[in-house]
Amino acid sequence: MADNLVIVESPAKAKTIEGFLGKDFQVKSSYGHVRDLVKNDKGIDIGNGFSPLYEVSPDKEKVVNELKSLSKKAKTVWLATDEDREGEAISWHLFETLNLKESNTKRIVFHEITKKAIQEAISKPRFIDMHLVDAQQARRILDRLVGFELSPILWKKIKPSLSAGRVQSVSVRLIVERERDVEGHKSQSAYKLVAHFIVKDKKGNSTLLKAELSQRFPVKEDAEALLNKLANANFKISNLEVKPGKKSPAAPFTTSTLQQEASRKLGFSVAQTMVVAQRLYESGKITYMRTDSVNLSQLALDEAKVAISKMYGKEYSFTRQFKTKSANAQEAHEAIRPAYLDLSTIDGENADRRLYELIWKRTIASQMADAQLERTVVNIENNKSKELFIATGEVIRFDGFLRVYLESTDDENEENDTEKEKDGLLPPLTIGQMLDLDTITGTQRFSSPPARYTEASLVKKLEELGIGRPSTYAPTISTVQKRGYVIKEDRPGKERIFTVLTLRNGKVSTEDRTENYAAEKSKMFPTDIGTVVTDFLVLNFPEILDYNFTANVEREFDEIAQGNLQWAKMIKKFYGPFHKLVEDTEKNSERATGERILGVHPENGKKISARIGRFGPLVQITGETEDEKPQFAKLRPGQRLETITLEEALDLFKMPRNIGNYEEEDVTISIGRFGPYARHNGIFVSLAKADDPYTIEIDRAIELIEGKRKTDRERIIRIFEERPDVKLLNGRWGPYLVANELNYKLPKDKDPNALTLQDCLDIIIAAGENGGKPKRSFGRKAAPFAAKKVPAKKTVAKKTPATTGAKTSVAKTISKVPAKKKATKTVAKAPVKAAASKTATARKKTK
DNA sequence: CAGTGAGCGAGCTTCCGCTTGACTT
Repeated sequence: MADNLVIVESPAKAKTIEGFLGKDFQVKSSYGHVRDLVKNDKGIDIGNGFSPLYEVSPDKEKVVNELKSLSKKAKTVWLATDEDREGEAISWHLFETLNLKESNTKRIVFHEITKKAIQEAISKPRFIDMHLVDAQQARRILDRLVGFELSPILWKKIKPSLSAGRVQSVSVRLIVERERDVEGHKSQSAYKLVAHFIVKDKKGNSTLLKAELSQRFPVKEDAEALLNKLANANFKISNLEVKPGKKSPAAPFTTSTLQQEASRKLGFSVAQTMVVAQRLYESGKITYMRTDSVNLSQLALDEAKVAISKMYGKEYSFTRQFKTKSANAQEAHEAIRPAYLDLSTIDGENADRRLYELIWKRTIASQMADAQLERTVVNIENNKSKELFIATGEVIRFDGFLRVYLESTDDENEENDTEKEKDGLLPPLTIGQMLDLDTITGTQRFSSPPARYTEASLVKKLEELGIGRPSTYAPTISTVQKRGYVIKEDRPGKERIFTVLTLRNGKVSTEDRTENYAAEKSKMFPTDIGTVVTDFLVLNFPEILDYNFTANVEREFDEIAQGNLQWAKMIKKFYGPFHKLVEDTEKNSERATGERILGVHPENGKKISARIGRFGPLVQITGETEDEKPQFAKLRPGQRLETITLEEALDLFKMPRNIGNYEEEDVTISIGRFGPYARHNGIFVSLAKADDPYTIEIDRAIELIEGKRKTDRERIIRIFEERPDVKLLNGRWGPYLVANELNYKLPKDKDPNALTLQDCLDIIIAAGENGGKPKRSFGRKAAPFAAKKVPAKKTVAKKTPATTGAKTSVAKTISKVPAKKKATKTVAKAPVKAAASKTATARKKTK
């Protein structure tokens, strides 16, 4: 039994550290926090100095019990949780929960996992810093008070089960306000002039030189006038400057920058990045992935130097230490870096390899020399106007870190970015040189609205505002989506026409072109409920929704940590006015439905409005008398309460349209989840893309109904009398086989009309474990779940005679069992296959 | 898949930050 028990937060860390310390040390993990405020209640005795009521989290009881018994036996207990506010609190909660004694408990800290750092920490123990713990308690209590007092107000005033909190509510606000900025943006256009010159060298080879006018022309005629003026102009290089420049590498990864780069370069979601990083961490390939520090250990710096010198040469190595930019960084860990810097790639899954390589490149690049550049600026004057065309070029003299890695940027201005071409090499030029003009183009360019947030750019913004922590960025993003406040999606672009003026051979021509713009991919959009909740909170609780609220309370937490402020005092000062506001709002504020009066019905003058209903956003026609029932219609996808117009609302009421009679039954047109459809006698027929649901007439609808009848008739190739559950059908992709609600492919070389029942059964058996595809993807749990529920014995008992009759009876008793299961068991070869499939599923689970 | 929709109302929902699991016969 070891004399010393060391407790850290993460099991992977425990394993590493145990290797550094001798046999006298046993290292265990607390798996994060072990206690929290009680659930289902505020867990705070507000009348009694806000005294918190803690309980061991249910999933931590096992850990706590183990640590309790180990700590009793140990001579010394070393609390080695992270060196930040939360870490200090974890140590204190451990001290309390495990009933530790001051006499043999020591608190140690280190922020890099190296042998030296840990031995140093052991030699300099201290005790728990209660001021820091109090700062954490204040943080925890404040968050609980805010969350558990605001949320119930939303249940009463908007909708049950909603939530609000210091972090999530501000995150949603950012997205709501950005959306309004985008919608309020008035796009303006201006003409951008670019001249193309032909430069010939001594050998007669010609190159194209592109030069741009810095001035833009909002008015087309002005641009045209200038082009006409320049039609017969001479062009001369009036000035040429060459300036050295340099680029420096970005700092090593923190959680937030890793999430951003993985999103931009690899297309990972924030959550996906963290899952992969966790795997890399647990397998010892990278350092800890939840960090706000850009710091690298001395060991890492040394290793980087060696690795870079070896791979690229000494001149590429340049050791540097970065400083954090975020104000409230706690820097309990190192930056995210490879565990071994000489390892540029790893084995493993694709995602793991790509993320690892990204981390490796970023870390290595951060320790490499600046890139040395040469920038050239060429001024080109003409004899017809004062306007200067400017050409720029950039040459890399020494690539330095660029050899490995270049940080990418968010597309803040997509329109402009597509225009921006990389400055490259310029042909040899001299001052005074005359240039031959090829063309000048004047292209109409539009200003773009601010960019909508991606998951990653939202994380970046939150970090800038000091809101949230590395461990919460990913969960926050998933929370706001889970609550239905925000939706991540793609939006198709729109087309617009732009004009290009071209001056060529002394003549100006005009041409209209079309371009796609405003297409969005994986962007964060606010939902109607998110918008209504945000407006409600901003109106009633402006302080909490203020972007500086967290920064303000953080300052006070710092004061508490310094010992200059008592935590209960701080909480009391906050809670008094806050709670009063909560009570006032509960009493006085109206239900928030986001209602907008859109206008009156043009025919009957009834009020038309849009609001949030029990099942989401709707438009409503309110009757003039109390008795008259209002009419409702759901908003269609893409429509928003905030932007829907009276015309659009009226259109929604046009559905369902009764367009006439066919075979003595009504034909109605409506729009469902999968688009417009016609309904006749209980049968649904989708409209074709070209059909407009608002204008389609009865003749066309009958055509569609008859068309569907025909394909339905032709759908059935054959049903076997002895096995009505086995059918040959015609589908969208040709003939296929259905058995027991599962679909099977048919062999291409056979005529489906000639297949016998036995042929079909053989196909099912041959398809084996992965052959049958369920008819509908949303019936997902039916097949595998039911299969497991079936007692194996039952199937075995019934299988004996391999006759079709027996099979049918089995099918009846356990109708949901995939046919393949039965099949594999009835055939002689079955056991092999069944065994193989079992191990396959087993393997999946251990993963 | 293809509608519903305030009204009387039980009992439920909810926060942020620290860390990984995962028991089917």
